Amino acid sequence: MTSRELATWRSLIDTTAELRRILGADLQESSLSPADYQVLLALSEADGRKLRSSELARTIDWERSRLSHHLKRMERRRLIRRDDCATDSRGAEVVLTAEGARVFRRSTAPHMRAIQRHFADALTREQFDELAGILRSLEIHLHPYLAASAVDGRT
Amino acid sequence: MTSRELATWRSLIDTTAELRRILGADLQESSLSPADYQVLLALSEADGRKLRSSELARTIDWERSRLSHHLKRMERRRLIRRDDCATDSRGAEVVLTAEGARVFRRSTAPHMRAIQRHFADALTREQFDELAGILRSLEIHLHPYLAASAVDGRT
DNA sequence: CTGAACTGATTGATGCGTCAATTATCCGGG
DNA sequence: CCCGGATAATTGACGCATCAATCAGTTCAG
Repeated sequence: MTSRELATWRSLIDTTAELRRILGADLQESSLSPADYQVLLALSEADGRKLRSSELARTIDWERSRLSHHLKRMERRRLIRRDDCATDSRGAEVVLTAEGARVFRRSTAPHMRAIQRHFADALTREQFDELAGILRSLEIHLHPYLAASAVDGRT
Repeated sequence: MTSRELATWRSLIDTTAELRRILGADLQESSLSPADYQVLLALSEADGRKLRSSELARTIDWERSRLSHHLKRMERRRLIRRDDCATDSRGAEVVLTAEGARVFRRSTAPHMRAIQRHFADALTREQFDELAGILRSLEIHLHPYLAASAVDGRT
């Protein structure tokens, strides 16, 4: 690996960290963390605005215990609720509350604008295409089978 | 912003998170966190293997309090030491211990190999160039003045 | 000199993420 | 029926990150 490649690696890590930081701070004006946003997004797109906890974990690709801890915090803030599951008494149904839906709805437009402003505005159409290709290469490299089948729509 | 651009954004965030996760796990086999590594790298490159705490913070671009907390943990593990500063009794000198140097030295080669394997190997030379350009555009967009002057060597 | 503003650094509280262990329930072979 | 292994989800401990508050020492105007 050349030192230029290493520098590109460091720049990738640092720049994406900075972007996450900025977007996170921005999101916080809706009193949401990036993690909250992911959960609320998945729930608001789900049928009946509720998901089994394990389905939610799969959807957003989180470890179960991370999700469990996070849901506890979100439940405390009344953004979600956990109901017992009718068909499996081990399970929990995570339900988006009215309050959660409201907070999420208010946060989306500013969040999209922030992504636009801090990220999308920086790149040309051509750079977007290049970046998409690069990310696809990385994903295939990290998950050979998954990434390949995802593109074929076979997942 | 098109939905394709948004997908690229999500992919950027997710893929870099995955890379950080993998590289972090890898580094952990040397019982170091990525944060430890950054600190040890900066110290081992510093004159006399020591830095004033505020210099260190500047070097790795951390908030002071984050550094302070982290140094406390690293000191507990004997990776660094904090001496009183001779010229300013408010200040602290962060010194790399022999143990810290040893652990760091052992970690570098495996860490570089991991970056090679999980990141560099995935991309063609051309993609590297594209990525470098993309990151540069993002940096300029985020820090117009800083990024421009850094390239001129005027920093 | 002296005290007010500034700077270097730390602390405490809280949220987040991971790992290992645990609890409770389900299900299928005997 | 019932028991052993799998599955759903949670917990506790710990490291890490951020924010606001704090403490100690320096500096400089008057």
